[in-house]
Amino acid sequence: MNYYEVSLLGKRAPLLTYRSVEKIEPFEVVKVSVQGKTREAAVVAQVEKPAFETLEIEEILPFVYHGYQVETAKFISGYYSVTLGEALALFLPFAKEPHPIGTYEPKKVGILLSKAQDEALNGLLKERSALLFAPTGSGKTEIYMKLFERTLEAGRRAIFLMPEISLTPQMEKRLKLHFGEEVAIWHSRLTKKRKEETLKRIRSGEVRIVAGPRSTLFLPLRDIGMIVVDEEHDDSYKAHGRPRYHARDLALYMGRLLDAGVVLGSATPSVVSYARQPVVRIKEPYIKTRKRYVFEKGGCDLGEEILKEIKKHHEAGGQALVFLPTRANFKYLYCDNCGYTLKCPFCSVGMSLHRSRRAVRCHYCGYAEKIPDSCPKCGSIVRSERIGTAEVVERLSERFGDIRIQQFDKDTITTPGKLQKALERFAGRETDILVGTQMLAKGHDYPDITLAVILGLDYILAMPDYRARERALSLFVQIAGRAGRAKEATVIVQTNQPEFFSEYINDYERFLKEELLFREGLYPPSVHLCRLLFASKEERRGEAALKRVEERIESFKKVEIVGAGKAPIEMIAGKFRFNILLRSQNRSDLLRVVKAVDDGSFEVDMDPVDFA
DNA sequence: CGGGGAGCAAGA
DNA sequence: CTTGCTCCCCGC
Repeated sequence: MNYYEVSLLGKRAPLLTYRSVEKIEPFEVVKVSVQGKTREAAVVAQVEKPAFETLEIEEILPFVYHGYQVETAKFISGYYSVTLGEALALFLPFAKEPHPIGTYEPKKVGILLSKAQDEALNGLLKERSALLFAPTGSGKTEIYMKLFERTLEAGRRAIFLMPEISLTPQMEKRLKLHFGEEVAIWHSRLTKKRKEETLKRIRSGEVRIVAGPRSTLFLPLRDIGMIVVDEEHDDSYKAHGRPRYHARDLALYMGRLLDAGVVLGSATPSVVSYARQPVVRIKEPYIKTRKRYVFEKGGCDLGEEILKEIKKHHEAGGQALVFLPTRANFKYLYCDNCGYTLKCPFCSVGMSLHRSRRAVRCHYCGYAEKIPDSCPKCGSIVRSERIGTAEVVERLSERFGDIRIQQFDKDTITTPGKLQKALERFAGRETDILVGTQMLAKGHDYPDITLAVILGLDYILAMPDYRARERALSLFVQIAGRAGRAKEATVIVQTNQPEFFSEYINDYERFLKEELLFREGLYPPSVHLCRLLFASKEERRGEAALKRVEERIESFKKVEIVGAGKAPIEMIAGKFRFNILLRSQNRSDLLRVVKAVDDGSFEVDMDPVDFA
């Protein structure tokens, strides 16, 4: 009889021991019974017959995790403090007996590069990993394609990561045009059938390039020779659930492990990547157009001046976009009389007004109720505060009856199909204005925008987050970059801190350098951060757990407690939240301390990007 | 993770 | 003393 330790996939459970008549190799996938239920698990190792009773492994599945997947999962398990089973569950294992496919010769595709692109390509090829720092419209995509072409010529495969919902129809088309059936598009929202088909093609080896969001990293692709992370500054590469991994960092880890090239691309690179990676720079876009920047004081209010500009621009037949960082009609309902703000009963955040749904809704837990017609405290009339996308759409429609507007945010663009339709209508000039949130900045290619209105950047600058400046400026540059791709354009920015934005308009690199100095010794990349998050229905319990852990950490000299106490959002979904922010000069010290004090009472968020 | 029992608070 | 709810432990 053989005995095996197995790790339950996706479960926070220790290794368990089962027996099997058959021999099983490490990291094959099996089915076992746990507390009367059948669960999938990965075999970790063969062990001696244990002292306790064991159950028989129910079934050996025809899947096995590849060595590089196991190595990466072990790294994830250690670095992000989760079980091996939780880390392995991110990956899709390989088929044990892949259906072989006939090798057709890799396609010859002619991609012509400009001199600047060619120089950049050569720069990238010299490094194992590098940052491609190049403005919007400088032809990063062609460089990626050339990298893929070379990878395929060398008989290897490539991963192309892009932020969530940024897979534009154009990008898909371009990839398919050049690489045909060798490309697969991966997306968590693919239908079940489509997913299975794609997976089959990947497992057979037919697919040589997979493009998609962060989960694309975990597909069963063999002989990986290149990983491209496009829009590498984008926060959607950081996962929110367990484990809270960062796909950009995992791409770099896997690149080293597999001896594959890694290219991080952005027009507004993260401060971290700029500091840590060799930089390959393209300074000018392919077609240089003039942009006129107009700064206007104000928070976020669609003032008369802005409306005038939009009218003028619309009458001249131009297409425009309006950015603001707020969804719904309004973020808050506020009583002028008694000062009461309508709050979610389960979260310590305001309820957003969604007039079209006839509801106020919490953006953290989803709780909704009907719109109050007066202040629940004193009965006075409530006022709406902080305008959102839906309200801007309504106001523009009211003001200019003939204007065709597309709302462009999480509430309206809920599927890739809707995204595609919205972009097609805009490209076909069936839409005059896009009004949206951060989603507008996600690398979509809008051909002919000649006016960009950017509102509410001050809210981002004011966030209690060491990356607030970086986020506000990159958003500004990204949105402004959507305008004026073909013709001269106007960018109107409403802010009370125009100096900050105007200072770096034409020199993002100077911002990066200054920000590095500013962060020295305080924030990444010069130090490492880890956030421990405590959540409990009972306030006292959460607080007690925090105090206990805080005291234990204090005995370690090499890790500094930056802050400990209530989280900025004190309650979410009825749970009181507390957090400890840790800082260390040294990554391994930080890991060691977190591991030493981990009593399971908190979530570990290594390299946090979200401080709410 | 997820089921079961401990432990505490509100109800009859 | 039941009922409800959360926490904590443990699984092979």
